[in-house]
Amino acid sequence: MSKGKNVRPLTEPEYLALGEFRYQLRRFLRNMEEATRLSGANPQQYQLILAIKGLPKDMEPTITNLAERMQLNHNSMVELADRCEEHNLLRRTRSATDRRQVSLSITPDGETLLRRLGVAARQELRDAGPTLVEAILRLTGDGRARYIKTETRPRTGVTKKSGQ
Amino acid sequence: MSKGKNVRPLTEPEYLALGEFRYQLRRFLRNMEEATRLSGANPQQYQLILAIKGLPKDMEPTITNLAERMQLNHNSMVELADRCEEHNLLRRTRSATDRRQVSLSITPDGETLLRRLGVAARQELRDAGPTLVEAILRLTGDGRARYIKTETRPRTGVTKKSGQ
DNA sequence: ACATTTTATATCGCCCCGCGACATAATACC
DNA sequence: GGTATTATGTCGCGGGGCGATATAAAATGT
Repeated sequence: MSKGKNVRPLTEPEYLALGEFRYQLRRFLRNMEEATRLSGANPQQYQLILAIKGLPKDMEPTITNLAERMQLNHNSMVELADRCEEHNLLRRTRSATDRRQVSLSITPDGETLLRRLGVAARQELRDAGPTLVEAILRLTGDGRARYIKTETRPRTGVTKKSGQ
Repeated sequence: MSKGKNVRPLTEPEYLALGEFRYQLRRFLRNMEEATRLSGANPQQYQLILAIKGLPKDMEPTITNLAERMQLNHNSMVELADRCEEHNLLRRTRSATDRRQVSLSITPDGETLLRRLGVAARQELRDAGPTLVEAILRLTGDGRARYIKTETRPRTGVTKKSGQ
């Protein structure tokens, strides 16, 4: 299944779309990281809390499951959970039914963080979303890719960490 | 402009959408990293080459511009360019008009890498794209968010680095 | 014209964090 | 009940991003 025939190389506009996609992605991620830090939290730690909150209801908030959701090795997940616990965003509870498993639950501090940054994320997504969707549609083809008006310029100012 | 009135906290489904968005994003990024490594290249280095290729035509491929596109500090960008140059993906050329600036150009090896991974990226985007778009629409509201049929389960198997 | 400021790139040491390798306890399997 | 498997935890290493600092070229001011 590798290098079959249906592998037409990307066209110039497609490279532009892919580049723009990655760029907007990075902007979104960076802005969220900054917002997180402004809320006095570590970005990765917030991501874990969000991963717990946003975990499908039929999935248990265990180390292994969350490692998969965070796309981390299980040991990295353990360490991240450690840090979150130190910062009072998280609590560990050993499962009663299977005492190997550990269930992660969000503390009130964690919930507060979630509320603040959830709003920020929605706003950031309102900004970057259209361009992201546009780029995805351009690349995944389906011919008609004319949903949202783009705005491809770097949107000068606000280059990164605002500083002030 | 902070904490105005229009900051309704996220609802439960919105947290799920946001969680799913981040999850799919991580999967996409991870899969591309793995594909990159399988092509014998470093993920960040590929990203830089792509950033050059996908740079808007009215923007020059200079260290500063690419640093912004990669959302890196300029010194990190210099170092990344160093590594790319060592791996023959890149060449530096000092600008004739402004001898402070350095222009980065892609080598044949870099172009080869681009072709291979461009196809991979398109494919990954065909997989993750719909779920991403769905989540974005759910969060950025606009009411009707019923474009694509979702498939929210983890798609078992292929958990991460396949290993072989 | 030359001093000052600004811009563009480069260098270096530090530190965070993810990973591989290994360890341990609980459960499953037969 | 002994072995294999699963879930979590520990530790040292290393890559890479960053802050601080440096240097050269261009811009600016008087």
